Amino acid sequence: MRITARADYAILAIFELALHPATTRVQARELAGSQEIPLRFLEQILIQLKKAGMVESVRGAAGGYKLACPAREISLARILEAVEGDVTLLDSRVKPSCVLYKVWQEIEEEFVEKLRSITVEDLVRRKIQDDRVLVYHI
Amino acid sequence: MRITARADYAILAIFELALHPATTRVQARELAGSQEIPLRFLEQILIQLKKAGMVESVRGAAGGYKLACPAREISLARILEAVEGDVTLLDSRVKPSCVLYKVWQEIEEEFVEKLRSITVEDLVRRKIQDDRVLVYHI
DNA sequence: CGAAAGTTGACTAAATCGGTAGGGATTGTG
DNA sequence: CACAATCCCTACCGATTTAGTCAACTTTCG
Repeated sequence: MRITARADYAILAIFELALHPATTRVQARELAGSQEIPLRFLEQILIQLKKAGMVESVRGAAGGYKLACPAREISLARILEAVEGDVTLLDSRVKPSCVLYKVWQEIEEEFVEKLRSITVEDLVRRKIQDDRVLVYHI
Repeated sequence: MRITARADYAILAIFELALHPATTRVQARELAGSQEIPLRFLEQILIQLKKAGMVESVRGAAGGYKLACPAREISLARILEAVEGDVTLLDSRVKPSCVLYKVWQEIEEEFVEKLRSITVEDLVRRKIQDDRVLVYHI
């Protein structure tokens, strides 16, 4: 496991989509602009997210993207799995017979469980909360 | 963060050293043999572990390695830090202002804390327990 | 002294990462 | 229908990292 730029961008894109009303389409160009992601790179990532059933797209002029399911059903783990094959910490050089093997498995499971528990809805909720606090303090 | 072969081997080597009496010296060749690690590669790793104060070496004929401190003071985090610079999950493309930034920090902190909590002594203890169970069941 | 062992730095083949580029398919608009 | 805008697909590329290898040197035991 390693959080690559690809994964980072994927989450940011989905997050940005979640901030828009569920019915509006957002264009890749717009997503790229607001999150500072290279457009052509983002296009690749969006295709992966589409194949994984997290976004829907409409082609042609006035096309764009929107979430294919509620933000609550999209966990960080799901996004990572979509853009980087599997969410694993190691390539298991250690033999299953070794104690270390089980230890790694435990650490990995705990890590993945954490990623599964955080959804895009959580991110949105946190952002709303952050913004409110910000306003109150001005 | 990613658990590389280097890190894996480093932990295995320290683990193997911890299985020997504290006074005996173990040669790199022997470590490489018992844990199936390429010798020349292991030698590099041992140098890093030495610089980090986890192993001591004696040169010359009949030389070898031994732990430089109690196994209980060597955590997985410490080994990882020694052989891969820092123990981080991402290279932080996300801006600190973004909600995602704090989320990653939390996940990373939890992960590192876990690595800090597991020591080589734990590994040895687990191995002893595993072996006992094995014997009982024969 | 000579052999065995650790030490060091340079080197390399292969994989991965972070994109870029070209072109094709689809669709709204004039 | 033409055309522009947009998404889609494949291929490629330079830089970095990984996983080692190699040669040469230093230290110590017998």
